[in-house]
Amino acid sequence: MRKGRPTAEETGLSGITIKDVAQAAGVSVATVSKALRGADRVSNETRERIVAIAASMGWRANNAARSLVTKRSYLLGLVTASITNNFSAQVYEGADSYATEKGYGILLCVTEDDYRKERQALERLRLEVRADGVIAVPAPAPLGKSIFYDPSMAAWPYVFVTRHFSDLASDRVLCDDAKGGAMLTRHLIELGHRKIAFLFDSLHAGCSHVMGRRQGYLAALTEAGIRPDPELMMALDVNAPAELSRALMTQLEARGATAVFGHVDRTAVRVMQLARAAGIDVPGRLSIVGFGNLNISELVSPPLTTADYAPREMGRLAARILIERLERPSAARHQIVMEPHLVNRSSTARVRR
Amino acid sequence: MRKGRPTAEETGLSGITIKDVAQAAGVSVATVSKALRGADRVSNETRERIVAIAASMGWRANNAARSLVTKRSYLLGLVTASITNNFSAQVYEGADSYATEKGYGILLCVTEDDYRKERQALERLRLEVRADGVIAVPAPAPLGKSIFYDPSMAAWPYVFVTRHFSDLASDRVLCDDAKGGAMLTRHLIELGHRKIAFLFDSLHAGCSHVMGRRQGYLAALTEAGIRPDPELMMALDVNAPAELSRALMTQLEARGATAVFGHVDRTAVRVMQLARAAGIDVPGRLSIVGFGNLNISELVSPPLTTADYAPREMGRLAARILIERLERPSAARHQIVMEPHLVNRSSTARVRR
DNA sequence: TTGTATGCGTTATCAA
DNA sequence: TTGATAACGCATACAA
Repeated sequence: MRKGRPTAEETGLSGITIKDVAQAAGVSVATVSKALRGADRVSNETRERIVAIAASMGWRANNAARSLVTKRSYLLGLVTASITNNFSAQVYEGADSYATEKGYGILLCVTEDDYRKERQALERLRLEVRADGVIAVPAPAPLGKSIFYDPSMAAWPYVFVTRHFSDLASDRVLCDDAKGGAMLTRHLIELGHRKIAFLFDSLHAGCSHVMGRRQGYLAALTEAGIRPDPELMMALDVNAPAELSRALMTQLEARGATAVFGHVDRTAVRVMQLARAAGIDVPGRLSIVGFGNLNISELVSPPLTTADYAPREMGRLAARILIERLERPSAARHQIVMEPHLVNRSSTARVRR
Repeated sequence: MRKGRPTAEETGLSGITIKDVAQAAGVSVATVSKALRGADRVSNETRERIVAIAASMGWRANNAARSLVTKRSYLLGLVTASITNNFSAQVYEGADSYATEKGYGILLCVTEDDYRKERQALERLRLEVRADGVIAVPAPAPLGKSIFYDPSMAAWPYVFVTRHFSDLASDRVLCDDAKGGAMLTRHLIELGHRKIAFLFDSLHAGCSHVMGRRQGYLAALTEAGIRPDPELMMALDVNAPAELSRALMTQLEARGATAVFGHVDRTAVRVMQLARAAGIDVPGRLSIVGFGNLNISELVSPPLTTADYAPREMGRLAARILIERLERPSAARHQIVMEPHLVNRSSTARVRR
């Protein structure tokens, strides 16, 4: 850390305080403070005058000073695995748009879905930055290891997005994963498929969104009188070595799968790549669906059939719920569940006989 | 804004201050403060004792309080057009990884390449949040309208990434766009192409990265004895109406283009879509190159030939340069220019006779 | 309606 | 090496 106080010029700060404004207006700092926040207990006349003077002097509230006394930083955190994931990026943009309107800034923290990094980020956010609250896509963690189970988290506002821990009473903005999973599976069943594989990321196997989608998948199969085959529920990691992934494709064929449900678009696209490499036509011999409708989904060929659930909107809602909770801490919990809808593109086709 | 001071429980703050630590350790707050920052003027013995006590009590520095006196917020801004752009997202992750290591947080601000939003974001960051500095992908702006030309910006540290204003003396982390543009163009020339179109986004036509790439394109043509054809340098906006884009494809054919250089990958991919729609084989009848090597580039088919220039690394470097400047404000300017390298995939082929 | 005085948690100066 | 104390800029309780 640098020694000595930097001057205003060095730091580029404006250096104009309510004290300066008070002096210019010939009133006390208390009056200026009240006037500038549009509060009452100030005559309209002086308030307008002070506001005008402050504006002309270029005064802007110093967040740190204000924060010190109000205990509010006007800062929010958003912690997620990765922002290069187009989905999280859309959530961020939605949250950012609302937060900016309301005068909040968002600190984005990338966890790589590592619950230890997530813990560090959240502790910094809560204890040092003193963010007023946080929007979180929680990282998978061993039982009880997630920071969200810490008692210290209970009094700090947070909103789960996309994933959640069902035993934690918190605000949430989720997708109806079960419904989406069932919808996509039914779509495949209607095309005549009966051997439908469910492929998921092993890291996220226990996450609520994957479990929900699988549950929907199983429900749709059962409802159609198809007995779910455990051997058709397999892990596929996008970054796994090529041999491993190829082996999985072989298994898929051996087990007679004619369709694949990737728990997220990225997984579905990976399957598409593997199929192409193996000379398997999509959707001729293998139909593929994903979940999420990422930007990549309509760019790959064939364009991916998937479920869309408005991530940008979810981010906006999450920010709104969080900010509303800051104003009314004891309001009832919010749980918003977005309706996924089918985006029917060209990666699915009627099963071949 | 909510009235009344929230209690520590309400806000989830720890509430432990150096005063508490001082009391527990039986020393003054001044001594605690010194000890906790690892400064000298404290005996090793008491320092260690205080540090241990503080840790056991769960003390964490309150940024707002510290910030108020040090004039440093330990907050950085990153302003960019959009984070759903995979490139910016990678820049962010690189910057975030370094900033986190150094104890800084990053506020991400999305401008949509609108210089007015950019101005708002930067004013908030500088004057209210009092971010110590900012990493910026500057928005295109009418002459003199960019906030970066404001005198008030001069004393505030910022680093340009990807794009810059050449008449502004600032730290920069750029790509050698001219070199990359020439490299890609030469690649096409070596495949026998002579009618090579240069397609750019009209919004960014005047930006340094586009101008650099075009300059490289022109240089490579000239060097090969090909006279640049102004009619082959055209605007293509990714979100333009389909008719407009189709018209452009027709012009491309009319002018005999056998290859297209999209100034960014997204543009190249758009051309690929349009070509497919028009029944034009890529790369059989039309070769396409992009710039940037986004995640989408290897996912489209055919996979895109492009130039890679390590956005994550650029973000990391930008954060490092910025933080170093905070420690030594008068150090020499940094200008880092990344070397782009060719990623030769399958969207280019030898020209048909 | 306005002003005075105090405090927020930390750093930094200066005297002990 | 330590401690008392004055800032930092703002918000608020209370007095005027």
